[in-house]
This record gives sequence, C-alpha cells and structure tokens, in this order.
Amino acid sequence: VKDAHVTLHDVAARAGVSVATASRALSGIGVRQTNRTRVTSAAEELGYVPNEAARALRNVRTMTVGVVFNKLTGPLGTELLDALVSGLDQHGYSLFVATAQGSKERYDELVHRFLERRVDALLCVNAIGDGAALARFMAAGVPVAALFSKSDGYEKLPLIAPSISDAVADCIDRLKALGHSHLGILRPNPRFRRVEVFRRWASESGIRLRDYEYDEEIFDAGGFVARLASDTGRPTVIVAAEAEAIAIFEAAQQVSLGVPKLLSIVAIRDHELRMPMTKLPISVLHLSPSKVGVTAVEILVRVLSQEDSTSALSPATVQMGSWIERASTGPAPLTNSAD
Amino acid sequence: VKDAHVTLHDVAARAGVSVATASRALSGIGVRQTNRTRVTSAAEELGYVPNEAARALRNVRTMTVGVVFNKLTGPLGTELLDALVSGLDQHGYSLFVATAQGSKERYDELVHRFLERRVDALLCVNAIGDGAALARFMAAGVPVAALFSKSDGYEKLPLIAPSISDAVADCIDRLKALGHSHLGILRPNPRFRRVEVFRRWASESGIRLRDYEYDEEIFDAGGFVARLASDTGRPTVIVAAEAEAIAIFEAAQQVSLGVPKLLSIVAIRDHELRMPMTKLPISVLHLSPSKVGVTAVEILVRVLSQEDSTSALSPATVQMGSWIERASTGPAPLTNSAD
DNA sequence: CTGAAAGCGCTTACAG
DNA sequence: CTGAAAGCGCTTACAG
Repeated sequence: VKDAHVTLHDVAARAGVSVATASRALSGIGVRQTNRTRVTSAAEELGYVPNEAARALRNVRTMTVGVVFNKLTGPLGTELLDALVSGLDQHGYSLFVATAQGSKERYDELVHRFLERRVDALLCVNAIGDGAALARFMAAGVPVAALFSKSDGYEKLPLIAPSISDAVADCIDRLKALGHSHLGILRPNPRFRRVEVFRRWASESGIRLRDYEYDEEIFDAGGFVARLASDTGRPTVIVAAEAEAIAIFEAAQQVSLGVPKLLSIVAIRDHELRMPMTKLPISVLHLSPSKVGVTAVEILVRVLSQEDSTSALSPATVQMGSWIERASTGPAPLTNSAD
Repeated sequence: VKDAHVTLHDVAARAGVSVATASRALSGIGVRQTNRTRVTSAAEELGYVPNEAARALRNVRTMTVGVVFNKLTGPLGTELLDALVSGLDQHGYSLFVATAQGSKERYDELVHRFLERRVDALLCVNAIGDGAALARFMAAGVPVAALFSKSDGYEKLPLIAPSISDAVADCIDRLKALGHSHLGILRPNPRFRRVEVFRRWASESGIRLRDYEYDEEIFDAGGFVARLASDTGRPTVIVAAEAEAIAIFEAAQQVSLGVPKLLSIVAIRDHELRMPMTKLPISVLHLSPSKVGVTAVEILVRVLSQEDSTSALSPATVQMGSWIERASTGPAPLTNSAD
C-alpha cells in the first residue's frame, strides 16, 4: 500500500514521451510546446508530486538545513526558530530541528545525525560538546555556524552573536541627558554578561555604576527597595530583568519611593510575550532574538547560493536590542545627586 | 569541493570486499568475523558516514516526520514542539518544522512541501486551509494527524486534542468541598471554550456559574473588583487566565476584599514560563501542552512500526491540565452564600 | 557467507 | 528538441 506515489515514469508514459523530456518539461527547460502541455496535464491528472529525496540524491543538495538547540524551551529559542524556519522556507529550504535538552553528548550526536541527513548547512544554537563531527562537515564543505553562543569543541565556528550594545548606548545617553550619574544594576549571581555592556557605556559617559547581586529564585523586592530607600547615596536609576523591575516598581510605590520622581527604573525584556500583569509604564530594553535568526538566514543563503562553495560563513554581531522609553524613567532627583 | 563524502564503495574497496558485504557488515547482518572487522575499521579510518538520503530512496521510509504549525511563537507551541522533537528523535526520526504564520495558503503549501519531502508521517497543529494535499497523503498511505485543533479542509483528520476536564473536575470538587456554590468565570469575548468545561462540571456539582466577559487588551482589574465588591450576590470564586487572576488578586487586596477570606481566586496557567512578577500564592489550573506531544509521538510510532500500514491514526484526548491548590482558594464566606 | 546486479526516482551530459 | 543511458549511494533478492 505504501508508496502509491506517482512517479515521473508514470507521467512520461501517459504523456507519451521519455522521462527525460518529462523531467525537462516540468522544470521549464526547452521542450516543444505540445510536449510541455501534454506533460504538465499528465502530471496534473495523475497528481504527480516530485520526490524531493530522489532529487536530492541526484543533485548534491538536499535543500535542507539542520538546527540543533541546546534547549528549545524558553522564549528566546522560539523566536529564533520562528525567524529561521520562515526565512529558510522562503528560499526553498526545509528545516530539521533537534534539541539536546542540555546534554553535551546528545548535542554531539544530533550534529552527527544531521551529517547523515546530508543537510546543506548546519546551525548550532548555544553549542556544547566536543564537536567531533565538525571536521566531517568541513571536509564535505558544508557551512556550519554557531548561534548565540558557542563553547568547547564548537569554539572555532563562526559565531552569529547577539548584542545589545547599541540599545544600551541609547539608554545610557538618555539617562545622562536626564541628569543621572549613578546607576544600579541588579543581576543574578554568576554569569550575566549584559552587565558588562552597561559598565562599558556607563564609564564612557562618566556614570557611576553599582552592582546588586540577588537570588533569582527568591528575589525580595520589598527588602531591596527598603534598603535602597534608606541609602542616601543610592543610585538614581535601577536596571533589572523585567520581572524584577516590575516587582521593584510596585514595592517602591508602597514605601512612597516615587517612580520616577525619586527612582528611575529600566527593565530588560527577554521576550515578546504579552506582559499583561502590569499596566506599569516601564522603560524597557527590548530583546529581539528573531533578528539573529533573520541575519543567520541571510548569511546562510548568501553562502549557499554561491557556486564556489567557499563554505566560509562570516561571523556577525547582531544588534537585537531596542530602547523604549516610558514613564518609569525621568529626570534625576536633586536630593541624592551629591552623595 | 562539495560532497567530499566517503561512500560505501570507498569503504568496500579499502576493506577488500564488495559493497554488498560492506553494507551487510555495517548493518550487522551475518558476515564472516574477519570481514566484519575489516569493514568496520575501514569505515572508521575513512570517516564513513552513511547517506541517509540514499538509504531513504532505496528503502521506502525517510525516517522523517513533518510538523506544520499555524503559529509557532507562543509558549504552547514551544512546549509541544519540544516534546515532539525529543520523542521522535528517540525513535530515530528527524523532524521537519514549518510555520504558516497564520496564513491558510501558506499552511496548505507547507503541507504539500512535506509531501514532496516524503515524510513518513505528518502532524498538523491548529490546521487551517483547504487541505487539498491531504488526499495525496492518504493515497500514499502516510499517516496524518491534527494536533490541538483542526478546521476547514483538515476537519476529517484524526485529532489529538487537549483537554482539561479532569483537572477542572478536581478543581470543582475541591471548591464544592470548601463550601462554594457560586463561581464566576472571566473570559475574553468570543471563543474561550474552556468555559464550557467548567460549565459542565459546575452544573453536575450543583454549582451556579456566572460569565464575565472582558476585553483582553485593556482589562481593568480595579473596576472589575469594585463592581464585584458592591455586588452582594457575587460569586465566591473567580476563575481567570493567570495574568488577569493576578491583577484581580492585587486589586482585591487594595479594596480590602480579602483573598481568600471574602473571595477565592483560581488562575489558568497557559505556559511553563517562570512567573516571577508575583509571590501571590494563587491556586492554579496548569496546562502542559507537552503531554499532547508525548501522546502524539506514542500514537505515531505505534502506527509507523506496524508492518501493515493501516495508516489508521487513532484520535485521542489528552488530559493536559493539573489542579494545584494554593492559598488563594479557601472556605466560602458565609455572608453572601444566600443571595 | 559473498558478489554481481537490479532498482529506489530523479537529472543531465551525450548523441542523435 | 528528444531519447537512451549513466549515475547519485544505498539495500536486497538472486545465484553461487
């Protein structure tokens, strides 16, 4: 029962031509007008659907791209994937998706799997593992790129990295114009590289920067705000992830630490999801991972469409941040400008 | 440069055997021990990676599954996808992903595309469009299932549908035990089928149910709570989507409509994302779309592994809800039990 | 156990 | 413009 598929041979027979002519007619190569119409209508009547797998074997290209995620869940991944799948689709590529769910071993296995699938290109999102299969991709001239971040054996891959430095610059410029000279950043303990971008721009603008570490799991906004309120030398602006920024905003209102009158707040928004729990007008640094996807597709398609498969994917930095000012940031209070 | 891939022919040559023997050795079919080792080591040395596309052409199966989404973004989609890709992967299948981004035409095109790819099975999430290509899938004996919901031309597909009725039953039972007899449901205007499930179980338990419609975009929690507070015949429990439930909780506190003393609240949680804006202990009906994915994979694999490809995918209903009680639900107040 | 051969469905030089 | 033929890389009856 399986494979009741109509084949090119069937079409050719019905049209009374050779398979070669049928193939040419269907792909728009020069054939006599009469033959063309006969073939196309035969294909139509029979419900012919070309076998892409067979075509892939004959041609070298499979017209597929593989993307392997470290973790798929989480809003960043979804947005990226959405951009990738839509973009590649427009260029005729189908996308294989795989996820390692945090396991290095799985990650390497999945990369190898796509080698077997003969994908035309490979995208490694937040790559981890030994990258043993990468050499084979190189040997076969298959372009491979890392997305977002890379590590371990994937270190040598060209990286298409996200950046928010432009948006941070906008934000800092604006805060400075508002008279702020002391900025506090709330960050979960260990890695939170974004702080570094702020540090750089702040120092360039002559703005003091202070770190506040906290436990992501049990952030006590009330306590934080209380400590802040009793600190006469406190920053006049606080930057935090959106959830924490909201909590701080609410807590600040309750201890009458007016926002933005006495304290300005900037949120970093990780995702596109509607955030309806609050009507609070928070100024925000908005991240759009889809921009990384769009850029990745552009770079990929450019390389793939070249005859000379230099296979040289160029690394890139994608500005995925944007600065949106709302009412949670205002002029710096005069009171504690001189601490 | 492209396709510097080592082929089975190369391996056979180096091992000094025929390609047939090489093939058999690699797939563990009976060959002499000496030959087996020679072939495997030859393959190892050459870095042989089997060409899955060629294998697919020869065998009938491509060991691929296609999933087309109506919309990929949004937490439901991600969780479902994660479950699908992990599950199928374990059974050796690779997953093609596509998204129509809300367009019916695109949806149909993408389904057709997967026909060309000769996927072994097709999953249609929230299918829309004329479903013109479905007949071809049928003819080819390729199993196709709809996930979550179906419409238009996809109506006749077996549906793997999510349900929360078990969790709702748990919730209602509990509320009844707490003495509640009047329940209010907040729902965005048009479609919000979930309400029906509540209606059914409420009526079975002899609980009165009242609908409140609202505008999702500009829900005024303060106004809602104010109206509620001044209504002596108000429900003693309110069910709402999580965002709105939180807003109501907060608003209720401000007008001293104590939760759960005077009003119990139940939230419906659509996704897995950490929801840190609130420390509020809200009782919740939790949705896990990944369960739908897991079930889909089970059903699919069962059919695919059958010799007699009956291609008969069975429809199923997946309980994806769970009832989690916290402190926002308590005993019904005595005051307005007799309205 | 092993090899030569056929064939999966297509495309494309190669001759007419 | 057209057809017969080769070949993409594999697997599997079919004979030895």
